[in-house]
Amino acid sequence: MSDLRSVPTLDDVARAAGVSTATVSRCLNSPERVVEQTRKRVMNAVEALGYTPNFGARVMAAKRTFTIGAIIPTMENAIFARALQAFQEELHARGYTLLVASSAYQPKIEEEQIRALVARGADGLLLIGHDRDPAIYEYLRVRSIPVLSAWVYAPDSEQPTVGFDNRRSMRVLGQQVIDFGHRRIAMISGITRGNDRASARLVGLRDALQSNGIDADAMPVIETSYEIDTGAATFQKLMQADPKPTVVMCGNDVLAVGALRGAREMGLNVPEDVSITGFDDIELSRIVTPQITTVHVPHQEMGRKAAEALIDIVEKRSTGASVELKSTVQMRGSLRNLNG
Amino acid sequence: MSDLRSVPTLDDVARAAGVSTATVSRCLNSPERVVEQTRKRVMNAVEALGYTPNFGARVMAAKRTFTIGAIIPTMENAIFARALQAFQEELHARGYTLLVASSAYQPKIEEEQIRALVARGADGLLLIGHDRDPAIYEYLRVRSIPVLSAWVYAPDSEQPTVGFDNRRSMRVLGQQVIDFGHRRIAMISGITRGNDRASARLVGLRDALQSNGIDADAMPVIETSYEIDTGAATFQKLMQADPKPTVVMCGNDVLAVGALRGAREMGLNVPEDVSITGFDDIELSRIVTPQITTVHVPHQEMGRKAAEALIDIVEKRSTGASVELKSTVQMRGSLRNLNG
DNA sequence: GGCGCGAGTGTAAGCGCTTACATTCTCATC
DNA sequence: GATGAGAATGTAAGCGCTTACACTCGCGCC
Repeated sequence: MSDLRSVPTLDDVARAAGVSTATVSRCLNSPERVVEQTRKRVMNAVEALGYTPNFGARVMAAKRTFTIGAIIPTMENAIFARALQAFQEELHARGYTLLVASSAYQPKIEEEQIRALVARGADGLLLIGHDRDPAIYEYLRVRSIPVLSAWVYAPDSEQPTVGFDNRRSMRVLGQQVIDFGHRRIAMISGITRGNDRASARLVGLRDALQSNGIDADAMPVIETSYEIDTGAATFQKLMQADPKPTVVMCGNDVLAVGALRGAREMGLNVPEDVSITGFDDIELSRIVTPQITTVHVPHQEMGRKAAEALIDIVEKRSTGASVELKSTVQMRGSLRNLNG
Repeated sequence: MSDLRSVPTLDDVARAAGVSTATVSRCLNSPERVVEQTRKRVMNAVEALGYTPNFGARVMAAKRTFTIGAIIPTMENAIFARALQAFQEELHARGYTLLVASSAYQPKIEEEQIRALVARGADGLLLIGHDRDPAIYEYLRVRSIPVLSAWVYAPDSEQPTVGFDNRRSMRVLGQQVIDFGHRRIAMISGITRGNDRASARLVGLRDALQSNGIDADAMPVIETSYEIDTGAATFQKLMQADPKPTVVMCGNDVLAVGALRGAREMGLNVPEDVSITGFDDIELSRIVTPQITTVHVPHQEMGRKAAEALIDIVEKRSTGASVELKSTVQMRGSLRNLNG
């Protein structure tokens, strides 16, 4: 078929079309500045040669990459998948490409990934959560790279955020649980160190207990990584207590699903013997039986809005205001009303 | 804190260290070629200035990006997550960065993404499945960009593959199902058009029927997209038949979980009233009740081996042989032994 | 007819890095 | 001490593109 002639460059196209490289470049980047006839000639040459611009060269000359980097804590489960998908679709619609990296919930790795994405010329960055070493924000500030934090709403922070109030969300769910007559409440929390969402959720639950006259410090809490297996194991540990908790509230749905499995393994029925709640409302929570009562988070909207907001900053249409999204309690079968 | 002085370049470092740019570059890329003392001086300057190499420039000069692109059909569910994670870890360990894009199972989008990744200078590409427009392979060949297909094993193809034999895997599972006494078998397949895995699995099942004297052409098959909801709906459609199938075999676990939900909605018990099988053995299949009988696929191993193989080609240590991985039938509760 | 003007196009200077090749230095050897 | 091999470092030529600036040309106007 075709020979091995090397990849065509702008020069080749210019020569083929009988114009200068500047004209070819203009055809590609701002076609309205080139007269119809010339443009056609150039486009034909582009087509004929199968020309694709060299990204590195373009970046170097233009100082823009039309690339947005996103670093999420994990790809292993679906927590961030929906939002990320929406994020990427919105980016795509606006002519940007998404680079994804994952940090495995480790600040060190996240930092490394940030540097990698910056080195690759990301025009902007999406991060999950907001608490991190100030040096990182400084690093980004010096390089004038906009950052946006999602999954949290922190209107007072220097950097814009697009998300919801984790603390309040958990307080609301906690209140609901208490209204249902639960008093012996235990929690399986994510690792709070270096994770502001996990911390906020824990604090939010304590808020709820406190404002209902329940001793929040006495609440059994175990922190563990966000995995189904650890959720199951931790649940069983919490159920050793005497008296047993009537409800185990989990830092997210993955843990809740794990807890559910843990309960089943112990021969406990949910919600008859014990209630379980989650957080995030990922698909998983509707797959299990009973379905999990959780906090619904507007994943897609968050992804979309984050993309909008970030690009607005990158393109200097805005300087970055935070956007608050609403979360809602999603009642399902895993939470029992003890008053019923 | 720090001022807004612009980002330092190689030149700045060279000047600060009192050496040439070449020496700085060598310090960074092949330190052993620079004498200890000089290296220290340079590294100090790098540190002091907070220098980070400019990726675009480096790419342009070196013609290498140390970037591998991967295009997976979907990020929405966890099918490819585990393998991808392993893939990226292995890449990371070898100094490469992963760029991920998703194609939503659409060849057009995949093609677009391939071009985007190539334009960004990917040194190699990981794709899922093997059947695609030859023009794409030609495009990559001209640009000397190695491709590797995962999730399939096709020793005869031009491009290397790392995966398993989808057809045989499904045949084996089908045989098992038949051995369990099932004769009225229906299938919920993924969309076979443009998806060689889906096609191979369907063919594999037909193989099994045929070699057991069951009319494969008479088997009810409905193709649908890989979503839980469509799995549920399709299941219910298949169960309209009279006589009903005794087993509904699904093209993957997502469909199987959907089918399970469909069954529950109809008031059918699995596996007492009807059996269900899946494919891929993602976490989901162990979360639902009953757990899904499925084909176990070595996700992590596939990811790791794919990374190894691809980098070996990129670095010209190999010209790319295919690697076959073994899949196994994973017996769980959703398949009933009618002989029992 | 000469002039100025703006639209369309060309010229060429970088962008920040790597690396082939040239130069200088170091030392063991005679 | 002169010599030469090799190690260490420097010089400078690009890599493929964008874009500021220069140039050309056709046109309407005085």
